[in-house]
Amino acid sequence: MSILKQVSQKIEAAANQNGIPLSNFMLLKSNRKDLGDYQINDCMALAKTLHQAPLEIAEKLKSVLETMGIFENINIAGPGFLNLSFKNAFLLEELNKMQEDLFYNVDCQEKKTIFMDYGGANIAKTLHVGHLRSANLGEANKRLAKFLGLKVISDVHFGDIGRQSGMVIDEMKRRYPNLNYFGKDIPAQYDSLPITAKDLEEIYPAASRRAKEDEAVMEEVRDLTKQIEEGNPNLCALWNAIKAISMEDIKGIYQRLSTDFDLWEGESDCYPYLEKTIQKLQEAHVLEESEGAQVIAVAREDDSSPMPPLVVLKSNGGTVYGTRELATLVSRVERFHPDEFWYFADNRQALYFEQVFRASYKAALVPSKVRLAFYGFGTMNGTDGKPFKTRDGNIATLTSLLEMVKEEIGKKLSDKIPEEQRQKIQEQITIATVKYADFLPNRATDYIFDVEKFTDLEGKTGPYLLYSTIRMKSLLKKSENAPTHFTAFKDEKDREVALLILDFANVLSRSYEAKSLHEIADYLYTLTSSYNSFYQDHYILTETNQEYQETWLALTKLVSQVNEELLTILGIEIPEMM
RNA sequence: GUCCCUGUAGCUCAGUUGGAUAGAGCACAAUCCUCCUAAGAUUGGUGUCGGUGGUUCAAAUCCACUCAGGGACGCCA
Repeated sequence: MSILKQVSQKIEAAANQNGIPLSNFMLLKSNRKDLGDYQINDCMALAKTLHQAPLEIAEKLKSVLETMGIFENINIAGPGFLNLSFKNAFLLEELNKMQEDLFYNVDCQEKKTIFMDYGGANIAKTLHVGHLRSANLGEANKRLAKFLGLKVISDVHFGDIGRQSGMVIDEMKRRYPNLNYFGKDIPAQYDSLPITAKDLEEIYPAASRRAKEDEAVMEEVRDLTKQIEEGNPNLCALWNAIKAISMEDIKGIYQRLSTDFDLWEGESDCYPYLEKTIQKLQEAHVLEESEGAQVIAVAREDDSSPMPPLVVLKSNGGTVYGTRELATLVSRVERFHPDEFWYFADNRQALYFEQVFRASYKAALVPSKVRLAFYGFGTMNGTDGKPFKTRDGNIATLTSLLEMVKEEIGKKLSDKIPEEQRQKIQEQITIATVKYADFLPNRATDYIFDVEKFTDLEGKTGPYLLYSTIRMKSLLKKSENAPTHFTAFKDEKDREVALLILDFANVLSRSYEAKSLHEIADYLYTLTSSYNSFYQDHYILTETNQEYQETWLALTKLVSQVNEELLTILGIEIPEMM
């Protein structure tokens, strides 16, 4: 448990014993640093229930705090604010414990198995900038969960079936009608495809445009989609060949982003479970006919908003996204028995997932004790506030964004970096820049995609964190054999860094609760910035006071370790030098 | 039409269970490398917290209404 929480609970217990009914109490960071490290606002709220003056309660609480022996400078201000600071002796002791074991007060989660679904890549479409959030958030939440002791299974859940397959194949047929996939017979050997991943970037949008403009084409697409779904061998072979090309491209990009999955499955992998799923639905008597389709009603009486039924079988008998989602759930439950499912996807899918979750419980596809959770994230918009598009109407690809940032970083790369390392370091800084910029805004709010935000390399950015951390590590290397121990603070600068370090465990728990990495991203900056300010004023290596020097080295070590751990959770690597 | 989200500095965003003087980064100006990496540090200032009303000792935060933008609402994924 974090120091802050431990101390808060002790305060609460002591207060309760003395007739002050604090509950759910948490020490707050002071926003009046001149008055103390922390503040307590609860006296004013208690005034009402206790029918006492807030100042009277504050006085009483103050005397309780005084007996605890770890605070100093306890003072009452204004209508009943209580301010206090930790005694240096207490701070130093805690920091020394942390130096011995960085995680000594980190809260571990109870042993559970989480099945995570994030990524959202679609076959035949390269990743675009909108895929950044799902990859980053999913990967980082996975790492955080593992870090806190949970077992996690992740699946990219490719969109490898459905209308896009019909679209792309229709377009292929128009462009390359002579490929032997389009013949009636099954050839002894299929032709190799004359296209690359690069071509796919353009083929899908072209197909989509054509189908939208021409209803006859759309009809053909529907037909092709159905044929693939029904297992037409030639078309399936073609689709598999296209999948292979696309997968290679997509895997490469995920690798660049340090995003990995335990399972690289697609929607189509649920097919062996489809029949069983439909059967379960029938046995549960949840299917009903509506306008020619088979649907599951999921509305409840207390719904304040419209809750349409989930379509399971189309009027033509075909499956839809939701059908496959249900079958996928059946498959995952059967194979992995997770305690919880976490889905990371765009907020616009919130209603859809609610339908799926309700349908799953209703038909008992998922045991009621298993938790199904949707963690939506904001849409990535352009500077006009609308979903991001490039000038030609297509969404910018993730690769093009990465290359753009990489080029900017190339311009700033130091001459000191040896030739053989430049490529790797440039890439590491690129990923750090893009990832960190993506983590800064809250998970759930929409955000404006602005290239400038990503190509900015100064201030609250990835490069700032990397640079500072590398500088700390370099300093530590130069003082390798010097003792590190928290012995004495010199002034407010080193003390402030120390206070921030104690937030580490707290930040991890809060971030875990919120499933937002913004907390971690923000904390990294606050801590690093506070350290840099201290660093500027204190020459550590030439300091003659032994006590200060060993404290400062210990401080440097701890900050660099905390940064390293947190950056790793965010999926950001620290280069050797920059 | 129904429901959901958003509105905070010129721009991009934070703002924890309501708390004291609403914060960062960018942009702009200035200062600091004979010592640990200047992708750094320091200093400068601007806010009808979309609006109105309400609850409260206390509201950016809670409630009601309202304006603006975005999104979701059965056979797409």
